[in-house]
Amino acid sequence: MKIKEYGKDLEIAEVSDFDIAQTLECGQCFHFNRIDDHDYALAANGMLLHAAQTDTGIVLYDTDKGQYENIWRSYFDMDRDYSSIKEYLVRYDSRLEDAINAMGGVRILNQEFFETLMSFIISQNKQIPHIKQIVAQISHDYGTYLGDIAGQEYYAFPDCDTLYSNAGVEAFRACKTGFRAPYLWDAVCSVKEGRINERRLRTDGIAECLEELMQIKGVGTKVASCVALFSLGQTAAFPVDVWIKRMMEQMYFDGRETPKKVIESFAAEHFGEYGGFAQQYIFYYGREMSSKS
DNA sequence: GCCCAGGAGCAGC
DNA sequence: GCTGCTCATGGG
Repeated sequence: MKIKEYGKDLEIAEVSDFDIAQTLECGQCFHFNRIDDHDYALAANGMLLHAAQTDTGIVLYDTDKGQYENIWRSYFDMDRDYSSIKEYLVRYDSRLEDAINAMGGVRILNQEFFETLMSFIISQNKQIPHIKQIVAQISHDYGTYLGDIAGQEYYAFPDCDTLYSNAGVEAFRACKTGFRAPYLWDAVCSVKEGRINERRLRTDGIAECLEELMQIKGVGTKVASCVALFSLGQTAAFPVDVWIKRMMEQMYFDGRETPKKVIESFAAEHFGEYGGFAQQYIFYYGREMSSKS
């Protein structure tokens, strides 16, 4: 991997195991838009990024080396060796081979904790396009303007203090969050009042981390696991949703209907610290297979 | 109209 | 501890 600067743009060249489309479209992130094939705009860390995949690597437009080092290097998880993770997983369990071959360009993003928490509370019982719409709405109403790309305006997701001061249950309802509105407000208050502490969640073991997150109303095992995996560096987290449940039943339970709890404990035992990576390959593979059939 | 969506809380066993 | 119903909203 090499970092090259071209005028105002920057390229991550000779990069492996990184597909920008797969990484953004795999359901871990809801604050981006596809502009064209392999061409995306995303809002994260209070910044707007226009990124595209080329023949030689990933181009980050209007970005300098300092911004890359401070923000995007960590955001895109560039310091992790995905080749060795994939090799390990395939060697450990050959049933993962198809999923990893098809979805090998997925990286687990290191997203901001608060936005990720709110986004996955919104996600319950909703489809991805609508989750994105609500995240954009809350950002538009309460976040700061970041700029526009391809005629689309972008706003940063508001921080916890801003929402604590300016929003409330009715405000969240106005953003079409429905029965999740009181859950979102409880999350805001829990973070603001210090009952939920990001630093502690990061150093916790996975079990304690999930347990603490589930103190928030509207946060169950699935949402807590997503927050842990996508924003707290907890790579053992293995979120089990309807898709993963179906895939796991096919791959490991002879196609039989199996309770979520059984799948969760099987995954913890079987994949251990690599659970999160295995989960993402399986999840996205399952969804893509289904959408093409 | 019907069903389902990257679920979770709650009541009733 | 498990099962079933309900929650608000949008899309197929």
